[in-house]
Amino acid sequence: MSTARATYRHGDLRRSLIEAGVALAREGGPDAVVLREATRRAGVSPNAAYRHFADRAELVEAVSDAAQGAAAAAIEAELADVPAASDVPSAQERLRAVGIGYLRFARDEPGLFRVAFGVPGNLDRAFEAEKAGPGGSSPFALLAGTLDDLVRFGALPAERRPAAELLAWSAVHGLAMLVLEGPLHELGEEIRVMAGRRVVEMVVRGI
Amino acid sequence: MSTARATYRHGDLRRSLIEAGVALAREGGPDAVVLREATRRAGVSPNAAYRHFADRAELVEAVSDAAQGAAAAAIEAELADVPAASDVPSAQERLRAVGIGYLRFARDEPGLFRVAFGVPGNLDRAFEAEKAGPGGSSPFALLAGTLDDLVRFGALPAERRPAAELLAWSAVHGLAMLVLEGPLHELGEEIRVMAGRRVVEMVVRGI
DNA sequence: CCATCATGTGTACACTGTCCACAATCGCAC
DNA sequence: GTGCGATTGTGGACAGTGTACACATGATGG
Repeated sequence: MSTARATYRHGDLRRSLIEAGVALAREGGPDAVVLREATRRAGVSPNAAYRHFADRAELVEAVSDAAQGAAAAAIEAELADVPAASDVPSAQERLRAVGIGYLRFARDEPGLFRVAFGVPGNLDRAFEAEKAGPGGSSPFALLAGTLDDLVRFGALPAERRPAAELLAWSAVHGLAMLVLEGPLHELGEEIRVMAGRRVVEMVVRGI
Repeated sequence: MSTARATYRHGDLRRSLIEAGVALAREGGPDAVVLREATRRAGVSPNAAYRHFADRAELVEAVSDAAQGAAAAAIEAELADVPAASDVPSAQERLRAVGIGYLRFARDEPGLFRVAFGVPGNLDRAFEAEKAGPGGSSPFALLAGTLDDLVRFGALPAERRPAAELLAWSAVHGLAMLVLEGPLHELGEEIRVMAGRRVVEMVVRGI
């Protein structure tokens, strides 16, 4: 943390920098992840960061991974409330839970959300461990799992399964971004909750 | 443009700065709209900008308005290809056109798109004239119009009309953002087109 | 014709990311 | 142990940014 260290070596500077970056992102989104400020909070000179990250973008990427882990935790928490029965209604309910959890995370942690899902990455890395929550799955993996269930229980025709992640994710992500930093910024709380519910219903109905 | 002016006064500096800002945004999105660079391109000292904008954010906002105008033009172009008949199928076709036009703009002008729809604004201003395309309507207004048609022709129950903009917009905007600067960055062209079509279908079916 | 006011200039400051040369320390071969 | 090489952190520097303050210029209305 911010304890002025006695030793020349820091111990685990990389982790400290990521933690400081997460704290910054929490308060101001991706742009607030300032390399110099992170080193300051880690009690270290600015250049020390370059021993662990090639440049600022790489630090932000690591922070983004951590933020995706937090998002996964929020989704897992929402999923925990719905019984894991092996039938269509409960599979649909789990899909709703994933969407609601995603939106809840966006509302509760807007800064983290933006750094998690508003920073260029690639699809190949969507499943990797750095982005996982406590349960070991990344947000993308959680969504994919519920869609697989929908297919297994016959609620989603197999030929519509490919790229179905994109549909579900797009709808929910779009609402979150529009509300967080887009033209819907000043929407009232109750309208946002209502819109969230209806977007999720649109996905369940239209996927 | 970049012609070194002879006179002390500039003439229409505000407009020049916005145009320079649009050019910058086109190449690099919102972060590329650099106040000093805009003044440089306008052939003027950095501080001159402060006679027309309170700060950088205000310049970016003006650039965003202009970019939304360009988006409206793209949507209008897409709408122009579908006959304006007064029946359900053609109203649905117009809704598709709005979505496809939006996605096309995102693909053709990613920088402008991000400055248009990734910058905090508010819903109150969504319809105002600065954001309008050649046809005089803002992107939001174009969408609202097609949704009104859907209600008029009986394809959308009136009780589902409120906030239906949010549903349609969210789905399409989400896909665009995920592909442009989110985790779906490296998706292939054909997958993106396919995903676009399917998202639009999901909206038509699920709204 | 001159005063006023809008508009553009110059200088300055704090802040950022990043480069370079140097210093301290850890860990391993002998 | 001892010395040495690789890691990791430091210090100083530079270009670039947004923006504040005082000043210069020139168009305009009395």
